[in-house]
Amino acid sequence: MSAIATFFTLPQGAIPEAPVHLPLKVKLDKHFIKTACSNCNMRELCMPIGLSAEELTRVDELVTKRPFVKRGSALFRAGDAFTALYAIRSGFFKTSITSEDGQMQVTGFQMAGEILGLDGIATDLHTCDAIALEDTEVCALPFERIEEIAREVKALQHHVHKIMSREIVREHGVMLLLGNMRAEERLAAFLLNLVQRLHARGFSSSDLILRMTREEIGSYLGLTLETVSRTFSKFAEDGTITVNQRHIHIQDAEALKRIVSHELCR
Amino acid sequence: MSAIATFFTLPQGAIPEAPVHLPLKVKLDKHFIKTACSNCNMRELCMPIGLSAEELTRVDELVTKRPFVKRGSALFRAGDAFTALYAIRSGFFKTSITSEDGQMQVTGFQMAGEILGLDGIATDLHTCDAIALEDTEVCALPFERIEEIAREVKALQHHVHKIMSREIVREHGVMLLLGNMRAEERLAAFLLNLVQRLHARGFSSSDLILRMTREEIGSYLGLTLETVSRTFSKFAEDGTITVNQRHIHIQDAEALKRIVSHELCR
DNA sequence: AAAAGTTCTTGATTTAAATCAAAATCACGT
DNA sequence: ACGTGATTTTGATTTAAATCAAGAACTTTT
Repeated sequence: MSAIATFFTLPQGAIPEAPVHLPLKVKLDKHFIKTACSNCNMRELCMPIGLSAEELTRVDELVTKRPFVKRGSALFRAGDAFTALYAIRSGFFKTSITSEDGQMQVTGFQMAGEILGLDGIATDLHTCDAIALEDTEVCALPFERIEEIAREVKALQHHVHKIMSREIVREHGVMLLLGNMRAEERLAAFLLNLVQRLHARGFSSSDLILRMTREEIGSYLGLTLETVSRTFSKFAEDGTITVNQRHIHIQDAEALKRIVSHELCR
Repeated sequence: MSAIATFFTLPQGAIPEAPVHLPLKVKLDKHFIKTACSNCNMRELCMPIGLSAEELTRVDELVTKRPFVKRGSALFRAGDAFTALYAIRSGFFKTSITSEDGQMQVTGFQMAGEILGLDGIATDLHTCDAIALEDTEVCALPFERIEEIAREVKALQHHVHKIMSREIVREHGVMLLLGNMRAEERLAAFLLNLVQRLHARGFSSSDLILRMTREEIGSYLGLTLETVSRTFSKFAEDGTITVNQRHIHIQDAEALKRIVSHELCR
């Protein structure tokens, strides 16, 4: 994750009015409606870097549609036929799986520049739901064309491999979190991960707006919503963060890091 | 996982003397030392099916080395340079990650026909340790050559994508297990998954030998070794399984399935 | 602006699993 | 075969988080 190259023009640390996931280009460039990847401000996040002009043209052919997915509705659901990967252009998603007996597990939260749908390649069916947590815009990348172009453009081929490997590594981290950590450690790790990713997109590294409910956080972290709420309250009491509904201000990032590192609870 | 094509000659349900992970070819074919994938009895598990003769020849060029990894030693470790994927020819591995503060988490157990090393693609460094739990033989598949050939052989390209996607889906399942399930459910799911994979390799679907310690099972399942032991004992008391050290006989697979499905505890 | 429905917080109690502890069993090298 | 060290089992106790419960705060609709 830290390996992703990101060069945004907004001063780091500056907090846009609506800080989370508004595509920067909306503010910086009138021509943001252009569909080409080569013109996309998220390019550094979801596309390989260092392509030749010709290769870029090939890659531009990838994006067929640019669906808008409204808050609360699904980009795809478990069981849907898999045809495309989706690059998030703006907005925020959650993915979740449901077992036969109805247990739900949030498997991740995805933001602009991240890729959705990798789970579908295995069986040509999606295995999870991808639900927009705010109004979003995504780029549909038909997978057959990705494979076609990846056979010609080495950099794209490797990029696809890297994206999938990165997801595997991320999930290893979640397994560590779910298997080993206590509630405070989980929530601290979660907050640090979120701000780190937001910061990489040019947003503040101390302020964030949670796009998801306490219940969704709890599902992701293997906790109940009550425990999530209580843990937020405890962090606030300790002066580590300020909680204002879904607005979180991180006052002492080091304290959060210490909690994650098991140098625990003073 | 269930989509993997497997056509073994051993009658299903028959239990070989040393049932786990002995490559069948050892018993069936004198020429098993041959290195070519096209001759490998694990082919259906780790290679794409339906290749032309010419494509097969290309794929055969993949395997450069066939390292033996002795019980207890590492195929690779976190931090090692990533150069190759490894197909397990025989034997049993665990993979684990360690956080900076020393917490360990087993992220998976891998058996013959499965692929190790996917985590390394993201950063060109391995992020987990792969430790042999018994004497093993693996095929080293240099990743640069995989990518090279995948650009020419469509079926191999898609196969690589599928393998990675399958790993992502598997990890989603582990997240569900760690986030939602209770100890009995976790262990039941674990046992069912193991026998299912062994069965797909021609071994018994009711008898298995655990290659890992209670502690390693516990780490994978987010439980302490005591809880794992107690849960085994409980299953045995209930007549669901018979435990003889690391030999497990499943007497009532349906009961295990019921436990996993939350139709819980009688 | 009031009503209805979410979402969130906080408290009291319960509980599943962790921890602490000790003995039993097994595996291995000499 | 014996002793040493690792692994496993079982018991007693503690504890972190779940559950149950109720009210507060916020959102959305009418």
